Amino acid sequence: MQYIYIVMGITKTEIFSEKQNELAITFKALAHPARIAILQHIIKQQACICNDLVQELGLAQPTISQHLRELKNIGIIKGSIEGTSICYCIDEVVWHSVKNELTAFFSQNVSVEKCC
Amino acid sequence: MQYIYIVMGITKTEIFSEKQNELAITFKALAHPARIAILQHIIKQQACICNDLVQELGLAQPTISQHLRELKNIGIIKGSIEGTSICYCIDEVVWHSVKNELTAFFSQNVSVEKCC
DNA sequence: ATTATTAATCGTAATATTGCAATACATTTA
DNA sequence: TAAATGTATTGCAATATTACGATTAATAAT
Repeated sequence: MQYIYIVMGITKTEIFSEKQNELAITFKALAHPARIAILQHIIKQQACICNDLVQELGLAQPTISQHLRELKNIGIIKGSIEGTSICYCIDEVVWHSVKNELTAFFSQNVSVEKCC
Repeated sequence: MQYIYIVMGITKTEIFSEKQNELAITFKALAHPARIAILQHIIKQQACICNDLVQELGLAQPTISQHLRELKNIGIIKGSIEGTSICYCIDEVVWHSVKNELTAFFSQNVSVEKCC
């Protein structure tokens, strides 16, 4: 006998495909203006450290650190120790694979003949 | 004199640009596997009604309805009354503008020379 | 008019996310 | 070794999100 517990507030990932969950996780990592701003700043400067972002964005250091962690989790940025600070930059390989993933999703033909 | 209240748990949208907030909102609307699945099903069938999705995805009707509302909020789907049911389909114009928005973001040059 | 069908809304429970102060940790410099 | 610098972690407060049962609303069929 199998029990299925429904816990409110938590996404039912088990009913979706691997691909669907993966796409959603990618979108979620990008679904905050601070993380968009962080990526844009890293791209503009080619690289930056946490404190740069604290100055630039005006969020507290722990908040920036937390957003950096979420971007690191999907691998789109990587950090390397540089003295006392950590140099963050874009992981080009992951960046392009994310780009391809999203491009593939939006390349689906959505022509509407049946309705609307 | 200006008071700035920091309310925990709420995104500080005012410190980011219009564009950054807009992008984040778009990503957020797509940041759930159910909403990915809904879009894919609508695309595959060209159109569908809420109950189709309830059957297909195995989520409760109010849950599907809630996800449909979030997709409607960014305009990527639209619904038209069809008897007792509502026929949902992709809004091609919005779909392509979202596609272009995301493509533009990922078309930034991310070459890394300085670091990592 | 009553019943059936379909979807939206309301209310609620539980987890997730966002943000920051305080603290801990790790490396460099004096 | 001690102080300085920069970042991560912990803990907590508050809002946001996810999910569903119950109800409401709106149209179609009897």
